[in-house]
Amino acid sequence: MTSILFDPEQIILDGESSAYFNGSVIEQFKGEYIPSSSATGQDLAIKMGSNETATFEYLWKNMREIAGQSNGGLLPQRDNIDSELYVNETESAATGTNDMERFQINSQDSMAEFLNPIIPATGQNHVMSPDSHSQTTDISSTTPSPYHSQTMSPNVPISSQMHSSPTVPSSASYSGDYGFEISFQQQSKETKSTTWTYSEMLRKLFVRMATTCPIRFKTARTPPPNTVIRAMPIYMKPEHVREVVKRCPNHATTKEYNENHPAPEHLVRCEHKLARYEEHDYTGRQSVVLPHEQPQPGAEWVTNLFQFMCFSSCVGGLNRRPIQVIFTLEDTQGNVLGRQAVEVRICACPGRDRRADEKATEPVTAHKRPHTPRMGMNTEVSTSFGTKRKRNSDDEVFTLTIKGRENFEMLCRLRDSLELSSMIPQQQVDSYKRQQNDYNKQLEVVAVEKTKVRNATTTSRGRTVKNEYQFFNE
Amino acid sequence: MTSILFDPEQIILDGESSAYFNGSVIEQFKGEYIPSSSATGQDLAIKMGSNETATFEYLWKNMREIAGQSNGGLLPQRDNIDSELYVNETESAATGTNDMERFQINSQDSMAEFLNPIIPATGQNHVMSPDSHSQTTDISSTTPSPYHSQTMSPNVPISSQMHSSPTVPSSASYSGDYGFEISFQQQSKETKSTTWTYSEMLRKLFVRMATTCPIRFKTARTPPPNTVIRAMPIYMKPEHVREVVKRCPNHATTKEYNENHPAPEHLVRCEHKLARYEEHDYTGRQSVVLPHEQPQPGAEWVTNLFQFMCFSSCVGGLNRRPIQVIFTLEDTQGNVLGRQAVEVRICACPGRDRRADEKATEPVTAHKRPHTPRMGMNTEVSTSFGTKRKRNSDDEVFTLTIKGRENFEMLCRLRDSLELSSMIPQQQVDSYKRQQNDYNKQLEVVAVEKTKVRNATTTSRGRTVKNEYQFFNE
DNA sequence: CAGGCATGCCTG
DNA sequence: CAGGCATGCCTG
Ligand SMILES: [Zn+2]
Ligand SMILES: [Zn+2]
Repeated sequence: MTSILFDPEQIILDGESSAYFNGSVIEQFKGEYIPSSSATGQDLAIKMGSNETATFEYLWKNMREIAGQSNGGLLPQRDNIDSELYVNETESAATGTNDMERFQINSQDSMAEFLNPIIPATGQNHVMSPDSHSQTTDISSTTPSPYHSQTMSPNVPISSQMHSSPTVPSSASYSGDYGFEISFQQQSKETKSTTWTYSEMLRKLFVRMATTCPIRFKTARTPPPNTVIRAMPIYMKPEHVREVVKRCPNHATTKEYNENHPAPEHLVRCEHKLARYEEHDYTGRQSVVLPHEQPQPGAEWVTNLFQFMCFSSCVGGLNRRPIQVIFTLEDTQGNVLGRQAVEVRICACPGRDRRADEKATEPVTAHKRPHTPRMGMNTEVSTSFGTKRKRNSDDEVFTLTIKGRENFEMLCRLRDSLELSSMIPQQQVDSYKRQQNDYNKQLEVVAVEKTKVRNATTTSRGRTVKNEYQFFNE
Repeated sequence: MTSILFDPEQIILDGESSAYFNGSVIEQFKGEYIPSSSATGQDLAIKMGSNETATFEYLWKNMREIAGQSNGGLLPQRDNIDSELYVNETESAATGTNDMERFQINSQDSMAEFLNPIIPATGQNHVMSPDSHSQTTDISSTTPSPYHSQTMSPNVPISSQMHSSPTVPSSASYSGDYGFEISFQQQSKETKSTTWTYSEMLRKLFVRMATTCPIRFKTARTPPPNTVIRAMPIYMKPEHVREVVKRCPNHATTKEYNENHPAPEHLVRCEHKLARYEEHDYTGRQSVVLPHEQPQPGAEWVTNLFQFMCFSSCVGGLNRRPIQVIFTLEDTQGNVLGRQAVEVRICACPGRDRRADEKATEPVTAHKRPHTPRMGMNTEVSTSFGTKRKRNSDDEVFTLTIKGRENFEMLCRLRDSLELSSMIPQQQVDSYKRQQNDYNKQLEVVAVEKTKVRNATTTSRGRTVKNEYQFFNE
């Protein structure tokens, strides 16, 4: 067993990372520093079994998560910065599926801790995985809870109230031992106001409020009996992610749709007859739990029907803040066996908004790109840019023209991870490289499953995009 | 005493009134007939003293009110019709000042009944003037009330529950014996988002939510001591007018503005220190009551400061339904001494919306006439789009913006190899894969690092990065 | 169902 | 503070 220790505050505040925030970029930041009471000075222990392997990118990715989500972090506030951060996260989460298969993760608990550094492993409630949920089933649905309410749940014991400000569940894609995956069926036709549509390109579900949206689940291997699937919404952006996602008072209070529903405050509903609505004792996070079932004979996927009960734009609720829904495969103890997440936008016109969103993503197209720089207005423009050009070369912005959407999407992801990786302090990088070395040494001796290693190698070099899309495309 | 008996259902369905709905207007009607349980078969008894006079128009107007508002009525659904109805009402209300003075109204009670025929004068609670308010001061502000809720107030006795669906207060302008008037001071300047602006033309106040709006009051003659002014909002349109105007659950529930306000559910607030918030026992109507005061020496008007606590557009609240605020001058018994009403639109940009509203009121001008659609460039554009659309998606061109030269160069290489690889015949790909396999086997024994280097080198063959440099300046 | 408006809110 | 976008919803 190897053990990695690191302090989450370090990640953000020391050396390289602060350097990253310096220079011309820093002004955009206006970062708010939230002193983390719970995380301060507490090291997080990540234990990795000998057969728990991790490539550099993987660790990397999770360090990013820590850096972005920890209470002790400098949370960026400006949108442009944010989106860099969170868009990235989604994408890596989504593409992680195949990557994940390279890893043998045995210890659920330590993994969970790793992915959720906000809850420190104190003596008392040390293994407080955000994924292990209380048995709560009774939701006090009638009590209206003001949004932005920071009040603690009254029945939470003092000791745990220290951590009762909502924690941040991991959204990392993790197929796990049972190969847990989700997907969306091919769309028949997509109109402006289709009830739902999934964008591969954005890895984002656009869905109309309070309509039924089918989501498909599968496991490569059959998990233990009574395994469940949990669906939990969280905010995408670091500034919001700690806030529990709930319906707005309006929708939670109306009769409409709530007539005799057990959980009017829950954003995510599942139409499964056995769906159970839970609210976590400590975090207050709301989720719906449904049984994991085996597909019909001959079928690959099991489809479950979900409903999203507020608009992403709902005032006093999501309030235009993007969310994702995290699906976790859990055993009877609430241990996480697998995890997949999707960004979800709940809106009135999924078709329209998807198109707009996709268009906005492929930024300036060939039209905009001036071959011969035209004079007149453009000259002025470039002059004014000239000032900005003084930035050091790392802040220069370039444009790359790419033919074909597949390549474009792949390069988007690569671009994102490259840019993001520059945020990690050198220290950490070094320490992980060391880890990586150790790991490689093990590999040489143990010679673990050759196929996988080979696969990993190939992958890290630039695998065909097809592979990545595989599970989404059937 | 004369006594007029009539059945509210009759009013709609028989003789003259149905004639009113006939002719070319009728087709637009698509009226929905709501069978009225409470009103059916119950005759309304209006007793008029010998000195209580009424002209035909006056009765007519009130019959229309009954027709439009009673449960037993044909409720018009189309907007144009609606507006005919209610605009009309407003106008008569506004111009009514003089008309009203033609009547000698002695008995407040019977008058009130007349104006509010929805509450029949049963034995039990016969004198239920909508204007005479209960002494209620304690507002159960914490209980959220779902909008469209039809549930009865639990403490209302059964007998009166029959009529507990909110009644319709009169909004007729009535200066009364004391010459009660309201006005708005001249606007200094009017910007798009000025806090408030009053349109004489529309007789409509445009005001920003939760800001202070000064409204001026006067009486021509001094009313008795302890006379008060009541401000009560009601919906303008007949379809909504019976519903009590309240804040939306969102705003009523948030901490914002409600911190220690006695009546978070009330839409209309008054900044007067002695302002009292009331909720009528039977109707559930909410209002704020303030002392009527004499103007400062030499001044004509007394200014009181009001706030409107929801947007007219608030979902789950006003929900884009126009309202008006009725100001009544009342004696200590709650008898109405005078009445004035204003339409109020609570919005984010009073200036903009006023302008738009006034413009919309003007008849259609020549602007609308359609020019011949221009040809030329426009045509070409659409043509050229047509062409591009035919491309298969792999030929689409995208642009990627990248920060930092290193990343840019790296991605250039990746882009190139991706594009290149798609040009290589399958044969060759296969043969290459075979080589790659062999190579990987070797690697398993050696260090992993080397692969990366090698591979990178291979991939980046033959490329001109220079070409690709697009200096894209943010 | 698409076009387009209404309207809060964000941005410069 | 004005211009203009985002986004629910209305209308044909
Ligand atoms: Zn909502
Ligand atoms: Zn409101």
